[in-house]
Amino acid sequence: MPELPEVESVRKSLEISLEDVGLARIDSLFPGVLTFCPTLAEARLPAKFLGADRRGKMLALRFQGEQTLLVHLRMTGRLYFPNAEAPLLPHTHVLLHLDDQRTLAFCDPRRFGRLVWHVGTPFDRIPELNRLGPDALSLSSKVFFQLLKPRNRMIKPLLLDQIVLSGLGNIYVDESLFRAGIHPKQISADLSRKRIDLLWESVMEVLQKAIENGGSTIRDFVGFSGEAGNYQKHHSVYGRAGLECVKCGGTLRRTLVAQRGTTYCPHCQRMRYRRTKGKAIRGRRVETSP
DNA sequence: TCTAACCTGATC
DNA sequence: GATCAGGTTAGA
Repeated sequence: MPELPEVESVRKSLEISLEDVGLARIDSLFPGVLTFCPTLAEARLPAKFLGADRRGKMLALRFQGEQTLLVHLRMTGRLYFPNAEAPLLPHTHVLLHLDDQRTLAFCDPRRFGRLVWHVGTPFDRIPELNRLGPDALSLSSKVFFQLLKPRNRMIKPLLLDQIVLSGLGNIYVDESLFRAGIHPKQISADLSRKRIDLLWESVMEVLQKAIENGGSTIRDFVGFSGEAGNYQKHHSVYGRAGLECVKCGGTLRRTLVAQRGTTYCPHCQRMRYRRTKGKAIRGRRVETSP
């Protein structure tokens, strides 16, 4: 299930393998997966590849003629180069024919993934990109604090909200919260500056480590050339419910937070409460120093 | 804030 | 044969 590190790994590979290539033709094999904005007739092909960008989990391939292909892999989407040895995979829905005889294919068994071909929209005015919050990887601790502090929401769903902050999914939110020692149901506004800074550091470390390891492979994700990621070996909590906490040796617990499967350590990630004029809010306990 | 919907494949 | 997995959106 691709999150920021997995998408970044795909982006890097594409930037290299599409260098100096042109896109000649697009074939849609299944309706609804690829859409055109405004229409297919407006597409200006062939078009030279200019570069691959990413915002959160959204991949943006830029082409000549003010054209951009947005790719969201969602849960099971995958880009690959079919060839004589490895023909089209089942559930291949879109083919991008390049001018060097290669084809870049998009397959997605569950068909959650989406591709949008934008024509004539300046890159910085693409609505799907602009509606996303700042990218989780290129965000200062100050901005991170400003995003979290005023919100009266549980921290896990807040971090998963792509409008607030883009790139984090279930795996990396659980990992980051564990590393920072924060309970997934902790109300964001109740977190101290110190703890939000610690969470920011945790997010950075977790994402960078994951990128270095080529992402996590749980069920579906394979890198661009079909290789599996390695980061799942470093997971402290995700997929480890019932196992020993690597910090305290206690048992990791699985629960639902905002309808999402959540694994955490009840001992290392305790709820903390805000102090106002010496009193705990609504009878809650007072925050202990981090 | 919550639920359902979108989907298939893996697993129980 | 039922359940679960999870990113995102729409709608209550």
